Amino acid sequence: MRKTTLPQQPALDRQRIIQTALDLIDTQGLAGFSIRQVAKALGVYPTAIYWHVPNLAALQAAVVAHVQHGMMPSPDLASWQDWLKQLLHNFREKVKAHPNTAPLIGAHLSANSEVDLVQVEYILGKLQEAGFVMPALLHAYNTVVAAMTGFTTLEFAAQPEDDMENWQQQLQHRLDTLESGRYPVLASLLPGVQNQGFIFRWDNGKQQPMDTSFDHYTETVILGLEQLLARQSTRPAEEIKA
Amino acid sequence: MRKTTLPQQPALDRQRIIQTALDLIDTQGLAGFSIRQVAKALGVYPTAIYWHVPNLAALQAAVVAHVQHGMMPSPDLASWQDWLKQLLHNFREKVKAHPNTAPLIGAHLSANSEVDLVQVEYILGKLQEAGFVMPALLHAYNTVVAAMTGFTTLEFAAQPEDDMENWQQQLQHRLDTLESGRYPVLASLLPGVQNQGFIFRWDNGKQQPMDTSFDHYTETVILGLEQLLARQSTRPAEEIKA
DNA sequence: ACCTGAACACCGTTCAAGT
DNA sequence: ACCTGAACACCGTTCAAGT
Repeated sequence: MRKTTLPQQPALDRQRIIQTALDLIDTQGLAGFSIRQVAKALGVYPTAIYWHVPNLAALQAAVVAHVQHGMMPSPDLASWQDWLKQLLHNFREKVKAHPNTAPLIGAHLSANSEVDLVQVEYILGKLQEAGFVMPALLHAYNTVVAAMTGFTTLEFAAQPEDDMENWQQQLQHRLDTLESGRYPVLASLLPGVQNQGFIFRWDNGKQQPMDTSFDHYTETVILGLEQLLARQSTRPAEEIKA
Repeated sequence: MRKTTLPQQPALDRQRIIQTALDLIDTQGLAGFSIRQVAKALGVYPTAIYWHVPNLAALQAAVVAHVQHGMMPSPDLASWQDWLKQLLHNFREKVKAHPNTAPLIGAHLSANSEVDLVQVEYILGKLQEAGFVMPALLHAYNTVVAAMTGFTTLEFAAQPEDDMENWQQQLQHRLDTLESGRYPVLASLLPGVQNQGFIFRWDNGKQQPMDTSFDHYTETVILGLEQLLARQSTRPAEEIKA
């Protein structure tokens, strides 16, 4: 009440920029997203962004972190197996909500904030709780993070955008006319697996989610970790690397 | 010998363009690679490239395919487990030879040539040989492809390039001064795990390869597949998805 | 068939200037 | 402190023109 005019509150802040960036990525795709487009959407000059964000890479990293926020499972889940399964599924759900961010994840999965280190701590903690001890604990941790990101980023990775319909038809036609001499297995499985497997699918995970394959994938990783753990307990550590 | 002047042979062809692109990516990084830079290196106008390659995305896809060429293991390896292990390791070695291509892999792992479908056929064949039957065969295939790309692309993914030394020091300092109250596990494991785990490492796989973790990762996936296979043989297929 | 050359509509980022 | 405004050195791609 000191003055009759309220202090001019800033038009921009970091949060609004991140949110606008994510909206653009969601609606226009990654190609339609740029510092300049974000500025345009916010009604400011492109260079205004740089007061709040150091550069494009930092903005992309912030978007990735924002998308993945809140994916940690409740710490009091029954077993470490259930907890890990939940983690992998939560990660996928977060990315599924913003599939166009998938290509950014690999490059920007680093600890840029305290929040990221908390997640590291949780995962390490659960694996230690499961019984992993160093150095297997470190390797199990890396396995979990790689498993968490691996399937999902590939599933939602962008397909060739330009001559989409063309490329799609070409692949489909090539599969339809597969020589069962050269491709006996693939030919015998079609059309049961059409558009459902990496490399030979033509739809992205956005249009054609791979839910059941993902379930099997998480199951595979967790069963594998169980086995490694059992070995670790019954044998000296040295034998494992062989 | 019909004419005294040889027919003017084209200055450019697709292979030379792909090779030049890869050289640029290797030496200058992904940021230093562009259609225009490739043209410059070849001594032609930027638009000359478009006679041989439809667009940037297609060139990137061609580079990815070129890097991964020849990664299929010999089909007569003893066990399917050894074959898969070899496949995952071969993939990693190929990418390791050209680590800057890592960010391109996710977006361009599609069947753009007959060669790609041959690889699909081999993987499906080995898994069928192992005993997987549909629909588990499809899911095992997707698991293998995701596992093949997951760890490696993350391992060699680029870190923040701009304020590298700054960011690196910040992370290192944050780890050095970790409150063991909030981060009990992580704090207790340092410095044994420093710079060796995803998210909290500051060096890229180029400088700091994660060989041992990768070995454990492949082991995990293969053990998991073995377990799923055992279940498939002893139970009706329906129970697996639960 | 294959490349030149000009042109268009974009980029990220720096830096000085305004308020 | 926060934004405007001009400027720089780039992009991918289209299209007409040359040979």
